[in-house]
Amino acid sequence: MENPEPDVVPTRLAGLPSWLITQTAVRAGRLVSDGLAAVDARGYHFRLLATLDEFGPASQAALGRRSGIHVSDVVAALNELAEREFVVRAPDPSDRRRNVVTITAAGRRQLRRLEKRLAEVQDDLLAPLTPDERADLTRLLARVLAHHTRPSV
Amino acid sequence: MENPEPDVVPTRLAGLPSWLITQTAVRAGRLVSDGLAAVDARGYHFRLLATLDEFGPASQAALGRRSGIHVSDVVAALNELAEREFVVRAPDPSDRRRNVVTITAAGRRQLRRLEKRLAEVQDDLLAPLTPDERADLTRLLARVLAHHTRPSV
DNA sequence: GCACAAACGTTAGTGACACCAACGATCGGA
DNA sequence: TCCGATCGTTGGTGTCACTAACGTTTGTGC
Repeated sequence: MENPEPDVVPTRLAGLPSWLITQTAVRAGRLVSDGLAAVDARGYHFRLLATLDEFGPASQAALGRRSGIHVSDVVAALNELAEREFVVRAPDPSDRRRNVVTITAAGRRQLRRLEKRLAEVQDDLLAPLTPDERADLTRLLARVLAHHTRPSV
Repeated sequence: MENPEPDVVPTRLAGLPSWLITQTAVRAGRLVSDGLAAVDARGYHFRLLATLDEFGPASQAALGRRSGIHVSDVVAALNELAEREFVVRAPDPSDRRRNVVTITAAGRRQLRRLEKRLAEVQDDLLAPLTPDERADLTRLLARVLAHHTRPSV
């Protein structure tokens, strides 16, 4: 029941940068999802584990800000990670509103597994590009993204 | 309650092409959604109308293949478009399994409105890039997308 | 001619991601 | 001490993509 390959692509779509970006993102998302699903994980898990590993223990709110995940979604994702003991949630003694979330040793092992998968995915995704082109693409996307990350400020 | 601007971005994420693409797509998607919502439309509507305008009347299945929209989602989107009389659904006399979907004059007017909105969105989205850089980005994305569009075939 | 596989439209449901609204609890500054 | 802000949590929404199952119709092989 999967969506079949297109007969043809309307030029009205094929020329639109927004369409190219979102469609490429769909493909990238599929590769990432499949890669992570093999280890029973999803994007939010990697983003949270990587953020924890890089910045150390943090409150859920800080975690959300850093990983770009909405606070209410952080709750659900942390529940899933905590259940498998990849993170530990403990009340912050110095501020009883907060939970301090810490990555565990098992969490670090899982993170390494996820990173490995994702490295393969990058290679798959950018397969048709030369190293130089990959760098170009990365640079251009980073510029666009940066511009829309703090446009108002 | 919107997701606040990030404090910092984990380098583990910022360096991943798949992350750059999907995050940029999120921004692009927001711009597109907002632009189309102003005319009470969404992405699927534009894709269907553009496909109809470019290739002429077609069955729903063909429409789905060309626009890259899953057949079951075509049904719902066409319901919405038909309700506002942007398209007409008529049984195909030569094959009673099929519906022949045709864009109406009102549908073409709506399509022009959507195209106008989307043109503005492209400019917003790529604001930080020079015309040459925009072309580079478009070209690179098209290459990546093409590679993942028919990998099996 | 007839069985059977394939295509078509439709309904109903899933999953990932991003987002909103409201709540009780807690904190901190005026 | 009051009041606004922050924190975690719950329960919803929207978009896009996809799956499963169904009854109908078509065309092909036999």
